[in-house]
Amino acid sequence: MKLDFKVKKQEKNTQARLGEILYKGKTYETPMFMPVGTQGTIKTLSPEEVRDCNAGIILANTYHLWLRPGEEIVSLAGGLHKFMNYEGPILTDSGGFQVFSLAKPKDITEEGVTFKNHLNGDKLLLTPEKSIAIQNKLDSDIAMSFDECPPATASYEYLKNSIERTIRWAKRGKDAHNNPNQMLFGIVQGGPHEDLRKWSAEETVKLDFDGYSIGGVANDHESKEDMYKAFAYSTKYLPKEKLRYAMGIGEPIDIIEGVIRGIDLFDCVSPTRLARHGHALTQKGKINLKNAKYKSDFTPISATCDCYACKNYTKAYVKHLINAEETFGARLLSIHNIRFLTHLAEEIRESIKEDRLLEYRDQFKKEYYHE
RNA sequence: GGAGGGAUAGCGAAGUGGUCAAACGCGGCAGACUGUAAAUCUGUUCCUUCGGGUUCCAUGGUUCAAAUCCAUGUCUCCCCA
Repeated sequence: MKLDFKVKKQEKNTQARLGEILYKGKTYETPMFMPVGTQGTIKTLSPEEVRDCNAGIILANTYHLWLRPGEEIVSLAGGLHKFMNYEGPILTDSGGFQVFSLAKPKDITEEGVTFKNHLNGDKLLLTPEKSIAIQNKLDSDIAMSFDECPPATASYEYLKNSIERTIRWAKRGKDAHNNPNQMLFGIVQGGPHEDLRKWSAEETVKLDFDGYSIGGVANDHESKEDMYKAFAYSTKYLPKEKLRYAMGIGEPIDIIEGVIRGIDLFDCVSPTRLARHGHALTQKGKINLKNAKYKSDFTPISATCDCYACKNYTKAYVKHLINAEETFGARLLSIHNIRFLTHLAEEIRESIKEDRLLEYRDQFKKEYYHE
């Protein structure tokens, strides 16, 4: 069954909304943070651990699963849920981000994007139709349109041409879509320019998708100001009753500012990548457990955190595991960092209920960024 | 008892007359990471008041110049007995 979304409350002072996703008899609240499991696993974690972090939707990646093990294998397994044993909703990215991270401008044509298979060097062509067909087979719950993800700081002219093509690709993908249980989202681009975001949003909305993503953000060291403009200028032209998803956003303050501008969903690799690199997110900011000062710090990563790592282990121990390159360290920190962001989302939701999101933001900034 | 090899920064290891404060790796210290080609990448790692100072087992010597050549000593590995 297709998942169902309803807006439950509109915050008084901002564009923030409280929402509810109904999925297989379970309810998930938005705004929500979604951890990323590119290759069909949240790196180092079991599905039970992901669930215990109070995560709802998780991501997987079309490009990577297409190359390995191949969508046919996943389909034979009974779909992505059965294959990876995850019961919650799964969102697949289309491979659009790989257009940004792996392809060169010359590889992008009207037909699609030519990739050099990073596993064996083969030339591969990914098209909007192909991306959707793969996602249909993977049987995720939310599929993304295949878009070009241009750098946030790309020129106005480049963005304009890119948006036109992304809209044509969105139409082709929608026409090819063939999975009644799966939502399909369109993607809004346009950098920080209001006219481009407006145009991109309106043209995409005309195609009538199940939800809308905001793409092309946080990928080229653009200013926060530009990023927040991209949020605001996108949601402003999107239907209120449908899900809005800021792709790749996971810096705590960016999530809060995104919610304030009317966004419901966020995903990011940062909690798990930072974890593997020895960093922990805490109420008082990001800390680097590799630092010598934690050598004999026998307190939890966070005294107030309710995650498995904080309830059972100390900074000194986790530091030791990270230094010794033991996978358990990466696992404990991944659990903690994901829990930090799902907990952030919980606090955001509470603040929306009480119409005090702006106060919450200011207080969070003060503590986390020491501003 | 006899023969041979070796001693270089915290560790391992290059370097065999000037371009050497000395490659590289590990370890140490720090930084970066936003729809994951990322358990990755970057910087730094003798002392310094940033002018410079003191180094390549020790001492003495050769030379304009020595980690590099010579002598002696110390330690060490290894082969034969």
